[in-house]
Amino acid sequence: MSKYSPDNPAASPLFVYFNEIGIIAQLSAALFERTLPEGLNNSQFGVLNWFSRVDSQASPGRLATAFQVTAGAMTNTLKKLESKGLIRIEPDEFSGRKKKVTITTQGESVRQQAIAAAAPLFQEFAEQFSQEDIVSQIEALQKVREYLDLLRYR
Amino acid sequence: MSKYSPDNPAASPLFVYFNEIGIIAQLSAALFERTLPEGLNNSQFGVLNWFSRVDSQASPGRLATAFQVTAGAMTNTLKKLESKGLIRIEPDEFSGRKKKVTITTQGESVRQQAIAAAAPLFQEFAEQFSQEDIVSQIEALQKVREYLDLLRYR
DNA sequence: TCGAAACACTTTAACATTAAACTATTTAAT
DNA sequence: ATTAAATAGTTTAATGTTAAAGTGTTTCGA
Repeated sequence: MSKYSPDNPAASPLFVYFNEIGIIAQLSAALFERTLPEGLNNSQFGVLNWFSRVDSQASPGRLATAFQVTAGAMTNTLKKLESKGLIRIEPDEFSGRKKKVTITTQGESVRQQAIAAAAPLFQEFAEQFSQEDIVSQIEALQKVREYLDLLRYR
Repeated sequence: MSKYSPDNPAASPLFVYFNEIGIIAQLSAALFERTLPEGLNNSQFGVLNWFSRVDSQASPGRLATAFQVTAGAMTNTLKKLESKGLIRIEPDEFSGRKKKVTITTQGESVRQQAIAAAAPLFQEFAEQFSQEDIVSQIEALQKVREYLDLLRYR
């Protein structure tokens, strides 16, 4: 028995669309996290990787904004990384309210290990889906993401 | 300064792809949840809506499988819904281990309220993105989701 | 038919996250 | 120069999730 009915927007293509996206987000995050070394979770890896993608130093607030989490969540993530010796947290030399976060040599090496460990997963995936396909999906997704990003401040 | 380098797979299109998906999942879930009435969260709404999309009754285990959460998580979600009077939980008449979950009249009415409350959001979104566009994205996403679904059991 | 294994569900402890309260510092208006 | 407001970060309490242990029920092989 199909229970679909046109007067149920919560079974419409849009609902299906966001549902698919939610499932993929959950599955891919879980798969990736499973490969991470040193008891690293996705948030912690994200911060380590940020230093190689974006800048060699940051304040906790800048990182919180970049990852769209609360300052409290970032405090927690940074504490974990620091206790593992993967980042350094120092007072900012220009402002007493800020702190300066940098990645340690050990942190950079763990980041590389993490990437190496995940490589087979990426490799396999890349064999199933063409680069062009992925790139064109990215373009579509970016438009949606930008739109949602605007919505949240309204 | 661009820090992109080809020897960093964690800045590759695939990484960007899953990152976009993760952000959209987070933003869309937050936007939707914000509109929900009665202190309902997404998981709770999901269960209520399931009854109109799939079947009029279910066991907790069936729901846990459907939503890909642990049995413990579903126990918790169902308790919340029951305490709000939106579902009924009875012993299963055929097996002493199972339970039978059904939606109440009140639950169905809250489900409809929820849909009505979210409608403007869907409406606005539908004005920005064509149905064909969304449908073709869904097709691409489904292939990816099916692939990841296989991966997780390997 | 007895006992072990499988199954359905619940409980518990641990964890990541949020919102809100809090501390300390800096900025800016008067 | 003082003081109020804004800013940066931390702490706390609450929530939703997982994995693992626990309870009770059913299935099935010997």
